[in-house]
Amino acid sequence: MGEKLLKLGKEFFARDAKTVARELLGKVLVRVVDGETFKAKIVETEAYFDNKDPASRACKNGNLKEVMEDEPGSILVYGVHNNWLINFVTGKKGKAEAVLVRAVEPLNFEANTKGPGLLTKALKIDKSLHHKNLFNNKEIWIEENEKTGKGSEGSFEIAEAYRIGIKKDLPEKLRFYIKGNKFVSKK
DNA sequence: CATATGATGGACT
DNA sequence: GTCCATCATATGG
Repeated sequence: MGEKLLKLGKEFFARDAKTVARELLGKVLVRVVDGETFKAKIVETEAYFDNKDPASRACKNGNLKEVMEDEPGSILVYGVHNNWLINFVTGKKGKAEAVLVRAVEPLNFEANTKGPGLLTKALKIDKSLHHKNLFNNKEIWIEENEKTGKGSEGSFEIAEAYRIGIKKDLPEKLRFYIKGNKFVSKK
């Protein structure tokens, strides 16, 4: 027994954004604030790319692009409207890819997390996490879900769709979510 | 400093 | 579905 090794490593994120976005579903985002631990299951994600992606202001923006090109597992916090959106950098270093977390399901607390801006608010995620990574800190990381990780129990269906709220999207389904989950954002 | 913009959310029809 | 309040950024003067 001993310690279960549930924390996701760098190699998980060092793959195509689309693949990571898909496999991130069902994983558990762990956030520690002031000694309190919040666990939330990721139920909705979107993949973002570099210059070929007309959606991304991020690619035009030097600061964000730099972070997107950073090591896989880096955290990218993007402020838009009155919200913070959290992304995780994927792909190889220098590749400019990221996955946006759009919705999570609270596991050991209650909150409205049915949207990218809402979940960051609920988990007290802000720009102080920007440009950190998921491996070298005690405030935030991602774990394998003990239930869904085994396979049979708590299994779910993954649905694909076009991204939400973007002016000019790619003709590609880059949004992934757990079918039927009540915490998936809707529009 | 002024202004435009947007990967939102919520209220409303 | 549509409309709009709101605010952190980027960019220009």
